[in-house]
Amino acid sequence: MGRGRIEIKRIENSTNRQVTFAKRRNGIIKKAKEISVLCGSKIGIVVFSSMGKMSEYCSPNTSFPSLLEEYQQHSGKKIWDAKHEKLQAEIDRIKRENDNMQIELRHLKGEDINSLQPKELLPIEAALEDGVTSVRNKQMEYLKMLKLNGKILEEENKKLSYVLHHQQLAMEGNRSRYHRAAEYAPEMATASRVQPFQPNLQQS
Amino acid sequence: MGRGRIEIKRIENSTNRQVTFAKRRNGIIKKAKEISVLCGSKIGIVVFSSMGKMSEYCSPNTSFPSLLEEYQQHSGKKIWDAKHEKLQAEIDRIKRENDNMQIELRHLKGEDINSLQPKELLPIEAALEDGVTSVRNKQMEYLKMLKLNGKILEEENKKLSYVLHHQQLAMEGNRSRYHRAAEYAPEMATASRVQPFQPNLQQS
DNA sequence: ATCTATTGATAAGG
DNA sequence: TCCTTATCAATAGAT
Repeated sequence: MGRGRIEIKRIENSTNRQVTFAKRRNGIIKKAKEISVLCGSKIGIVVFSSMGKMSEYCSPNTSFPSLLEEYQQHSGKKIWDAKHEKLQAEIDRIKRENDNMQIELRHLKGEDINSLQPKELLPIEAALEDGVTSVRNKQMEYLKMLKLNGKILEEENKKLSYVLHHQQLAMEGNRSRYHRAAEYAPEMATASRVQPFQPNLQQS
Repeated sequence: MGRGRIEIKRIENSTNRQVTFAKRRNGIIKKAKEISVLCGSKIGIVVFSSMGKMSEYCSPNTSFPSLLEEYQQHSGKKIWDAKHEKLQAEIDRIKRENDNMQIELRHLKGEDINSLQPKELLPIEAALEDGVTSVRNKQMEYLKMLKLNGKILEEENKKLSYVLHHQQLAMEGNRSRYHRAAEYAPEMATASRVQPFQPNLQQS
């Protein structure tokens, strides 16, 4: 159909090929529309030109996903199973990992240890002892920090009391000898700058 | 094209519809073959007749799955999302669970506890202590069993030695008084039936 | 893109 | 379901 018949073989002229592709692609999609209307059939088409341009058609009253769902059911072929199985495999792998951790956790918590051999109890005991040691060390660290902090605060307190005391003495004598009070002021400012040690409980 | 033009609307006569479907489906697939050869294009078609019969075509040098893979890449639409997202969601859920367990495990092993508040250390310490207690209890159980087993074996030993001794005495006297030996045999058989206690290390 | 001569597809009938 | 064939539709090549 055209000004002459053509052989059905690859069109080597690139321009011709692209033109023919566009014409025939339109033709096919028109036919697809017609068959879906005339015969009430569902049809889906995907085409890629040799240049990589994609065209698609899907009859109304359906969608590509549902069409492919039906395709799988009818053909028994698996379209997306490659990905599907990959994901399933990952799920299985992670689940196994999960189970192992769960068992380890339970053992560390002293659960389900009846099924263990005496030899298997040893590493668990060791791990627990390590854990207890670490946790207690950490707690001791905090304790030390708190004590240190307390000491610093105590000393700070003493200094403040001392300054306060002198200031009070100064204030009392102030009514007659006004100038002496000012000499104590810088001293107190210095004392105020002494910050109590604050352990960084978030980080260290 | 035909003995008369037809309107593009649903063919109500069922027989006619089926015939037309078959003809046009063949036509479309023929066109698909032609375009794939002429233009080196990849094309995939799925059709369902109104009766539910499926037909498909996929150009050579490709396959439905890879075609759909390309389709997804080009269209950005995701065909397999229903199933895929479900699986992905499960993976995410399990991974999260996994991470939490991993953290818990590491904490119990005394790792990464620097990031914890003193208050958070307490339950960990308690869990560890419980674990140590359980494991030690279990070990004590085994120890008791082993001791008990040792005692039973010891007593068994004594009995056997006793029997053996008497038997030897009997054997020695046997050369002259042959019948006496048989009288000791049942006694030994009884002793052999005493089984040493075997703790079931697998279960209890 | 548009045109049109020509081939191809197919509706109706057997 | 398959063949036939008159008729219309698709399209190759030119513009």
